Amino acid sequence: MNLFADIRGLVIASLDAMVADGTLPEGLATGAVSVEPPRDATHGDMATNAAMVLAKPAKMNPRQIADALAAKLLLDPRVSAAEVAGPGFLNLRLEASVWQGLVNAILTTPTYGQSDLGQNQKMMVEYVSANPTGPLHVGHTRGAVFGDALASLLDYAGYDVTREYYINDGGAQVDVLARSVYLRYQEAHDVTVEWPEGSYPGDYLIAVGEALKEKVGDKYLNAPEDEWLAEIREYASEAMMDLIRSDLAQLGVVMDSFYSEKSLYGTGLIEKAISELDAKGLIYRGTLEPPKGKMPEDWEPREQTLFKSTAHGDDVDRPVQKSDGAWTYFAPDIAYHYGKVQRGFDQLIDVFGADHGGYVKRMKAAVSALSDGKVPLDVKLTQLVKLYKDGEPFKMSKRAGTFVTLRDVVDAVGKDVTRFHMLTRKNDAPLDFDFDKVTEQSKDNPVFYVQYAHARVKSVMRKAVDAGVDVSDATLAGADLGKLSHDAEIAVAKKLAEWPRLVEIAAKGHEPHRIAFYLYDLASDLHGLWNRGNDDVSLRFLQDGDNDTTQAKIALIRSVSVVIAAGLGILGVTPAEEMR
RNA sequence: GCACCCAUAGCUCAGCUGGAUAGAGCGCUGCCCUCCGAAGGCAGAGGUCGCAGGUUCGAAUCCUGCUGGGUGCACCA
Repeated sequence: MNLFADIRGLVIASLDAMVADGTLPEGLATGAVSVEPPRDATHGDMATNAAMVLAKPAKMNPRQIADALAAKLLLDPRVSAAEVAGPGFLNLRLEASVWQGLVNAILTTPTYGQSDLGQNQKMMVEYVSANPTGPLHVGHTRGAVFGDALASLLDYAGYDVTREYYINDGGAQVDVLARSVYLRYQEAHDVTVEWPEGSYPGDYLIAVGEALKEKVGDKYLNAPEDEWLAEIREYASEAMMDLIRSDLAQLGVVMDSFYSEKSLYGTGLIEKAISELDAKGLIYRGTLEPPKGKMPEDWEPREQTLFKSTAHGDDVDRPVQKSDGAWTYFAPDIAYHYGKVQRGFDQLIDVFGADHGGYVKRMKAAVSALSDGKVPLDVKLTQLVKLYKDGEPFKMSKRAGTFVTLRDVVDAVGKDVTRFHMLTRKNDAPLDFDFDKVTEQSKDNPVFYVQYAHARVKSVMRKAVDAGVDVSDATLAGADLGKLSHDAEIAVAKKLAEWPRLVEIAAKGHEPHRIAFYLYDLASDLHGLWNRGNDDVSLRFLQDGDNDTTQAKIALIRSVSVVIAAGLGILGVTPAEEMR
């Protein structure tokens, strides 16, 4: 159920009727006709721009169209008023029974807010995809939270979503990891070692080195690198992925699949993807110009195999093979995304850190080329997280020595606070994360404020049960909602009516932060209604000795809690039953 | 030098993809608990939406050019 979609349907049907009776000419496109909440609630419940959109193509005065449309709409029993305003807006007011019916619908439809917008299209959301060389840090945390919430949102909006982690286990950084683990392995045998520049000296590898000792004893202790590198690579990256998986579990993130870069090698998929591009005339041998204004010191012209990404919107062509013939990192990335297209995904989303902004165009170019423009790729960049403690910039880590880990953050403030707070900002805006503020219990803190609203409803319901009132959903659904007649109550129902519409807007824009802001607004409405009870006893939720009215009022706030719980569910946050 | 992102109240940020008088929190001023949780609520003050043009019935939103900030710029991943 989506009231805005319902009323838009009514507007479209009325326009059709106006065409049929000759008020409007035939063949008008109604795609741009919208029905939305007016900016100012005093204008009405819903506003449509139909008259303004159609005025030009119909060669008519917008007010003339609006007047005729208003007359048609008023024939519908749901519409109580229709006024033309401003340049041609048509403001509609709906009968109270419509809003009362909405509350009933929420209580009887567990899926209220879910949408078929996605039409079950196959959607791949790739996120985190951190190199398997250590624990996840704060930056990864934001990407993980964002990607996970986006995936849940799309799922909620009717897409068939796959969450995937791409493991960059094919490159030289895994060799570095293996050598670092080897050093820890030597240390486990009481060998004193030196840590070369660029190795990974983090404490988290100590246990890996010791575990390796348990497994292989002293077999590799004095062996040359070529005897142990391959095995330790394997062993170490497995260990790191175990670590990463458990980090993600701390955040409540569960991937549908992990896709290994290494698994691409030797399968011919890279070669196949490149030859696919070659067949489209997009692969050639050539030499790139040095970047202007920033000449690398060791620049020398090299002939390489290049992908003509400029044919698909990139600024320069990109190398897929090094001058020695080995694949660049870009080649397996192309193959991986080629694989996504081959696996039948209708749409792709990649979530990258902002430092990967330079790869967006080339990845889009590759996907565009490989799918003949049929599979859209949206790349969402998550901006930096700035950490604060007591208002001061905060860095350092207990474990890793150089960076703050995901685990540090979750240990300090918890999964729910971490997730919600990281979603109260657009992904492309930098985020301040203050360890003190995010756990503060005040309305300055959206996490708390929304949780408080949910807990408040639960609290009232517990009180009601104590007073002997049946507040089961089945009973509430049968309550006499005609008793919800006060403007303040209807206003809350109106906010609830926006939920399905908001889900669609957020899903279309790939913007989960909209959910968080909506929940804050909804919580605010609930707190407001609560306090109205201070001045006006008739607005208190519990009405002594009047079960029918109490149940109607609780039906309303129970609906609020249902929507808050649904929204928090999308964000991956557990609704609070009570505040402590 | 080029590309991408950002610029909205004193501060931190929303703004429903082009709609009406641009919103919220913090801070500031003044109110509201014999009452289901005041961990809240109500009201007030506070704006040239970075600047200058353009597109049209209509622009914070789209286009162009500036200014200021962030990020990234062959054979690393």
